[in-house]
Amino acid sequence: MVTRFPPEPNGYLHIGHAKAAIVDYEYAQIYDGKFILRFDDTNPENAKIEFYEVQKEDLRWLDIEWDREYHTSDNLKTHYKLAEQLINQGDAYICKCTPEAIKEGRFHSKACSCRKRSHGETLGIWKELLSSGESKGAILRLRGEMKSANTAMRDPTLFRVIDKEHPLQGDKYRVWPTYDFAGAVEDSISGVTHPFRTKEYELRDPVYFRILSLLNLRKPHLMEFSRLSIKGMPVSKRKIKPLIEKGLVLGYDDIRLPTLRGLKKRGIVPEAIRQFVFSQGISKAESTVDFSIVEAINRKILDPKAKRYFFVSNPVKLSVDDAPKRKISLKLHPTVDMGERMIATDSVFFVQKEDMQNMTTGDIFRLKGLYNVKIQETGDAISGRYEGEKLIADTAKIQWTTKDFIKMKIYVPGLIFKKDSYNTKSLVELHGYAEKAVSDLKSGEIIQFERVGFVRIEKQEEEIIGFFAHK
RNA sequence: GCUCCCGUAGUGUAGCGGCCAAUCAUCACGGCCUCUCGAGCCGUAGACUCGGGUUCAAAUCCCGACGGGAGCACCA
Repeated sequence: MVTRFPPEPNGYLHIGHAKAAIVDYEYAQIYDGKFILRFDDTNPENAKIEFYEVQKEDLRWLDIEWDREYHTSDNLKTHYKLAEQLINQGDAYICKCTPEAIKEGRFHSKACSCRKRSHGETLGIWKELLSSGESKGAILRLRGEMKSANTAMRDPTLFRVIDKEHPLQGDKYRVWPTYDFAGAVEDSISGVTHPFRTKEYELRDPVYFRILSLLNLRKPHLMEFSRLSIKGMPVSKRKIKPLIEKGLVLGYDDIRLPTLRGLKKRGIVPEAIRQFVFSQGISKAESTVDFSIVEAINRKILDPKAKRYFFVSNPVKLSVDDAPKRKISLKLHPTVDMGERMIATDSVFFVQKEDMQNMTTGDIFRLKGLYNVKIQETGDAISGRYEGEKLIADTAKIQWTTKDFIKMKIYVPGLIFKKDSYNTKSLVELHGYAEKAVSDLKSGEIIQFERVGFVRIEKQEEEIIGFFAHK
């Protein structure tokens, strides 16, 4: 078994690409086959040099390895040869009609006069095209079936002229194969046995096989699956690009976006994406998944690995009378041995405003891991009294910091789209104090702030910021 | 408009003629456990779009309706 992942190097990879890549890769693994990474860079207007590397980085992040890597644009000579074969067989012809006329003809199943062009004449124009002569607007069309009920079969375009410098090939070529031609040919000659593609290509299957038949090339076993869509998370560049241009999102790695970079930044681990893709399977039923499924998977992976720390949002000052000075060590994980951190306490603490709101004088709560405190005074500055060490059942255990805190903010992502329009409240900033030990973390580490959630820590210059993954 | 694909709990998903009074996950709710509102454990609730047909037997096969999606580019 040989599979392949054929991205166009025109942008960052997103969860939809991940589904395809993971399915392709895993199938090859399961059947002990080969997996090919092929850049379908047959349109110099789209392909950008930086994305070849970017996409490979994204794949590596997903722990995907490939046995072979190549660019379709490296094989143009072969494509030309095969095109010539089609021309000589009378299976392709040069069409010089306008795009509008072609569209019109397709719609009404009417062939244009170009279809009558002889092989000889077509071959002549074809050569002229290749050698950068005139013949602008000419395309090479498959002699398909203009009467076919399937519009994709009504003489689809095989090659067209694009006079633009290619990021890899420079100005070496100006005649480029379309997806229909390049995809079929490459799958076949590269030895791919099981190419997967998304459902929207289904109507092009007959084109795919027709091309290979005429060329007498081996036919792979095409398979289709539905596109992956996540509620409130658009995948299309059409929708994301305007947001970036308007400055509504920071970039393609915005934590609200389902790009691999966005997911990574927010603390979704590759293994979670892999498991998520598996849980979806490769059926053709279209569905819109809720992101909570990804979160649940990610949480299960992270829970035994993430260190625990305290973070206090909306901090209010708490002074404790008779507070014993302590040097305590708190475990970094409740059940897994990950070491501990030391905290020195005196009589001043910061606690979460929300935790204090429902407290009244006389209530007892526990500074988690430390001791109990009885409220004496509520308000803007809260005071309490030391109330012993002993755990009291059913008292609230709240997280806290000393005055030796780190000020930080956490970005909390929400659904970027609500009912198809930009959700202005999709990114919330949580300001607060984290305990000192957080400064020892490596940038990129994913931790759990107790009672807050899993957060990926990033160090930017002097600042420490957090990106909220999920509860 | 034409063509194709799809249709199982709120959301996904397994099942693809009998073992299905339908799997698993997620979500919601309840309980247990826990010095986190996390994790874990236990439980509750919740689905085969509809109508015909084939068959001893249909979620599974066939037909039709309805609903959803996709394609009808010199983009992939």
